[in-house]
Amino acid sequence: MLFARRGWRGTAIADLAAEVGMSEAGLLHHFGSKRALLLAVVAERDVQAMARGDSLFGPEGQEFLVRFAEFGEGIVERGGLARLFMVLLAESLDPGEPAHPFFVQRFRSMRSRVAELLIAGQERGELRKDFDPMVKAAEILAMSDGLTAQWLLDPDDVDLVAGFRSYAEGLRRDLSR
Amino acid sequence: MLFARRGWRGTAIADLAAEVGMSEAGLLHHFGSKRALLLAVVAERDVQAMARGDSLFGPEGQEFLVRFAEFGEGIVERGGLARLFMVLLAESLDPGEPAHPFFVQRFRSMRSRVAELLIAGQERGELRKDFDPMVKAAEILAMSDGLTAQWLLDPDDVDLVAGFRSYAEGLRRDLSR
DNA sequence: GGTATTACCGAGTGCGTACTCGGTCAATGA
DNA sequence: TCATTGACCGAGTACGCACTCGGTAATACC
Repeated sequence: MLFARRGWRGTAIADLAAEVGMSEAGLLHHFGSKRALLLAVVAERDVQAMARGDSLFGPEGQEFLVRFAEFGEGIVERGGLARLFMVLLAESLDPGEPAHPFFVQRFRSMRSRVAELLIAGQERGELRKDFDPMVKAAEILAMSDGLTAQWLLDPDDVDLVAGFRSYAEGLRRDLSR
Repeated sequence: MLFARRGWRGTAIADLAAEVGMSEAGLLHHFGSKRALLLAVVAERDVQAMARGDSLFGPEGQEFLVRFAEFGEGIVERGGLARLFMVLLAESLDPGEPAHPFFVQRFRSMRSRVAELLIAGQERGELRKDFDPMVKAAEILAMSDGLTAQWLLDPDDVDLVAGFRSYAEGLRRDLSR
């Protein structure tokens, strides 16, 4: 997908049309505008990403952190998806950008989901109780996205898999009991 | 700076010219091309950012982690700079983009600098020795950038300062001794 | 004081791009 | 079998954009 490489602004409808073997007018017939096309793409890819994420969001507490250590491998396998979201996120930081509300919503819901898993771990007594789950959830997602960004930029010099493992181990040591 | 809001691709030379009170042709007279203008801006802002970073990169080992806990406040104060780098980084992920080499270099050097501080801490016996300083350095920068991204997107729902503090404390607990 | 250099501008120029419009052709349904 | 609908296209159109060109006025240099 060209959006992942050139971003939304950097990609012409004609290029996308060529990629899917259709005319420019044909694409616009279906989506109405370039803006609507962006939102459709983002929504559809989000479904895919969520489906992948569900395997991670199943287990709670300690078990979640164990699974999380292996999450880097999934990103390496499907780097294109991570890149798409990263590029589009940066283009959407400004309120008023078409996809801004989508990304705000997406991060809020992901923070909540991760926080719930941590809370469950706290209630089961697997995790310490003297940390704020929402703050920790933001931290976990931040580390995940930030490391992915470094890896996308410079895959030869960044070991994404090792980074995830190392961070997850540190978290487990720090949050246990 | 408009680059921080609209990105490089999204900003017309005419807009920049208006912002600094000059004509379009006048700007091009000085920089030659839009591409060169981008690189000049990035290089100049990098100097500012490095100057700020030096206060952080002074102390080593444990002391570094203490200072790092307060780094979030600096980002909040100068959010525009963080945003500029984030937007331009995402536009530069692709090799072949004008600023790609700059960002590759920048991250490599920052990882090295942070890693050195950790190594110094290890040698002084303040920090554990059974972790890879480069991997940990990447993690620290990742968390910093990732959390900044979440905060830029949704400042009302993300507490950047608390996030930095919480993460730095966790690191200190985990890496000590 | 004359000449060269420099900072800057107004007015192009040509290209890329989002979107429109009028149309063809095939499938669908009565 | 005929009307309708919808997928799709070719050819525009209007505009935004990076960059050029020829010029002016101030400054620097000798």
